[in-house]
Amino acid sequence: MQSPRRRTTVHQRILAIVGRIPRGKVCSYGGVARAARLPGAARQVVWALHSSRGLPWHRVVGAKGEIKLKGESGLEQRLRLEAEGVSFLGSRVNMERHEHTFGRRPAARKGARR
DNA sequence: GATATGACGTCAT
DNA sequence: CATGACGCCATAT
Repeated sequence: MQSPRRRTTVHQRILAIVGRIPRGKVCSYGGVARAARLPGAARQVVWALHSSRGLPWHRVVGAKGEIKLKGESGLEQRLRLEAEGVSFLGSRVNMERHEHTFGRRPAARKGARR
């Protein structure tokens, strides 16, 4: 290893984080990335999910609660979330209600009123 | 080391 | 609000 600092791969860290998303909650790719201490590395979350399994991958959505998967996979994700009690606003997850922030402050959104 | 890939994020128009 | 362009970062080849 050229960088002994990285005792664990980013994958493993991301996977561990995704695995901590509580049932009935969701998190954005960027949110997971931040929780993994890799701000801006939302794409690595995607990468990690690709090579992972057995994780609540369906709890990871776009920053606005939008399901980014296309085709039947996206449909399945939505069904799984609804089965967990996640509410939707149109075609998006109600982030105000279900976004998991890992203890961090959720991004203040306009219109966000308790 | 360079190039390609990936279920993104954010800003500008 | 929809679309396009660019940025972002780690992994695969």
